[in-house]
Amino acid sequence: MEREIKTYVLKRPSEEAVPRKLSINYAAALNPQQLAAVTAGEGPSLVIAGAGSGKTRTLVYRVAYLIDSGVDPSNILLLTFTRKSAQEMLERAGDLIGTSSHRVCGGTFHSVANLLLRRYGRSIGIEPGFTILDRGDAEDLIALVRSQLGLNEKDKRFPRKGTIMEMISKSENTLRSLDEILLEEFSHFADHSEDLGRLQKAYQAAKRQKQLLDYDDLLVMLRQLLLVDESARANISRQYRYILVDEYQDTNRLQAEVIRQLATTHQNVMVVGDDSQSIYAFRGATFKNIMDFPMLFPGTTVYKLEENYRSTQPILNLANCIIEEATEKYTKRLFTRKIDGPLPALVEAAGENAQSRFIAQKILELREEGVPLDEVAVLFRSSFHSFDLEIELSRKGLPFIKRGGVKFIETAHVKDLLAHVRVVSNPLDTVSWHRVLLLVEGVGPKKAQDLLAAIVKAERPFDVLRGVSGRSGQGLKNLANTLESLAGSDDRQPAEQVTHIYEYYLPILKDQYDDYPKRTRDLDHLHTIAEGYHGVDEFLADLALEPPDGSAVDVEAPDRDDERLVLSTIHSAKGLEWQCVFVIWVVDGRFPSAYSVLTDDELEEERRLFYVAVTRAKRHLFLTYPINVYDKTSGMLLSKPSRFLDHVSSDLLDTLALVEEGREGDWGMARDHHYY
DNA sequence: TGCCCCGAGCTTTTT
DNA sequence: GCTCGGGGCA
Repeated sequence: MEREIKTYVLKRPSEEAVPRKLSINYAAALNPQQLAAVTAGEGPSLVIAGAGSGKTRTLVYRVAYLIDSGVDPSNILLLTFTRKSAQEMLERAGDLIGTSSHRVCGGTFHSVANLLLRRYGRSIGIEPGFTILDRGDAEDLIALVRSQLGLNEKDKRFPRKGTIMEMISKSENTLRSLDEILLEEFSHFADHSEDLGRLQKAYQAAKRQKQLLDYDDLLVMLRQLLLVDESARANISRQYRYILVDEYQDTNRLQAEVIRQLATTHQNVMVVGDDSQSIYAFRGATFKNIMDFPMLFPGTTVYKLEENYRSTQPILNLANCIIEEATEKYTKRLFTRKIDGPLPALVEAAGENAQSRFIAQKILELREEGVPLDEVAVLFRSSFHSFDLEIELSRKGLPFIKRGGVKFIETAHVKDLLAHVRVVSNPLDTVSWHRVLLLVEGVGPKKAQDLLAAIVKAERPFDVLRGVSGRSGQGLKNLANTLESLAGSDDRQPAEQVTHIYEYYLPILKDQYDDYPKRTRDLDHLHTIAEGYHGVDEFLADLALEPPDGSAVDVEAPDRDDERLVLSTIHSAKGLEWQCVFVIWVVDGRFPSAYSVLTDDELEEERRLFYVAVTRAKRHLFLTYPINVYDKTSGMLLSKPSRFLDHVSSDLLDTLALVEEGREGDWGMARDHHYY
């Protein structure tokens, strides 16, 4: 007879002998709503956190609370929008509860997917050494596949690689079919539906075969893994018993699905977000995710944080007024105890340069009044909107850093150098091979293709390169020698690899670009970054997942701790705050931009974007718009403030018009303007 | 086949 | 103003 075996659970030894009595006085540190969210019990919860309502604080305390009440830190998963914000939060939690918080797993969806796939991916055919394609690489592969299918010759109206990527990505992220996306958002390409379908399949096949994953694949494959591999899912779900998600309004359906899978065994999910700040629809995000959360997780408790700790009441009045017009949202109304403060100002400038000069001058003035430079930010809709201002600031000697826009990692020379590292790390990576080969003198697309075909088959790929005679012979030999010396010692440090490739690549760089001194500085910077890593795969993955922002400009600046003001796209300013915020180009046609006027949904998104911009300010807020700006795209003359201000009553805003010094008298028309 | 030049078309936000 | 792709020439 079989004996019944009972189990007795041995508790895991905890790192510190934490007394079960809580060590922090939560009630004193938090307001009642925050406290309720922080001390919530098991099960799904949704925290609707208005702008500036202490969302981060709440998450930080929640992490501390969980650890404080005996949860092992390694059982907590904190998903955030950037890895930096995860690190900062864990750092702050560490200040409260001790360094055990550093054992919490924190990062972006993509970085966590990267880790899990390298660990468990084998069961769905993903080798741990896979390479991550960034946007540009992915597009290059699409172009390659497209020409292999002969689709570019066929028809002139075939979409470009970037557009194709966008369509495929949208379909993956929203869990909808390519045809559906095509009909809804790219109807002018609908006739190519069949070819695009073929292309998508071929693109996917190419990635699988070469062990390449693009950004979307990281999530798609993680979902796949969780769906088909029971044991992996059980392991992962047991590992992460408490899941916290920040910025939930900017997740898409694919991510929501991943979370649901991760939480199947325990349902301990707390998501935090603000539907009014959802600004990533172009990436497939939908604020409906946050509206639908309670349906996806039955039994959800909803918490609302409405007290704002950031801004003064005049700024909130404007913000509330802007978002009031939004069509669909969880109703909430921000309030604050900071009653006093200057009215936000709406500033009309005669042109772009007048706008720039106003900002530079005002910043100097504010500094006199005691507002430090690093408490000032200038925000804009699109990266290029700040070009003129950047020149003006340099002229006035005002130091700044710019966030958003072209990353240094995306520049051609950096990509060139990295392609060599990648070829060594993953010889199947034909995208990088292609790039590497084209750099050799005398090699064009055709020869590169032929060589690639041979390389993939060959046992000793480098011999293939050595066997070539003719014009490109010598160049290919050099390449082979360089790569082979790197491949020979697998454990070479990334920094050494960079140095070695640099020697080989420098002549090519000089040959290709007149401005090569500037570009070598970027490569030096790359070397510095590489020094921080001890493994090549990790180095490459991190560069793709968390590209260092800032370009060569930053490297040049000698003093790190010099106070600098921030220029940023509104997207990159999410979650941040400053004493003084300027929003520039608040002119109809730029903001909302002329492209976004198309659909109601897009217009709504622009409105939320504007709301995000306004709510970054603590005390001073300036909205500036140049007039008489000719817009090439629409052929229109832009002169009217953003339509989002149409319904704002005039007593919520100070209205200023700029007047050139010495011509103050010319301004007869605008009686109720303040003069400058 | 590789490379250079010219014309067309578009032009945002990011992991 | 840029990139992308096509066409023509060496």
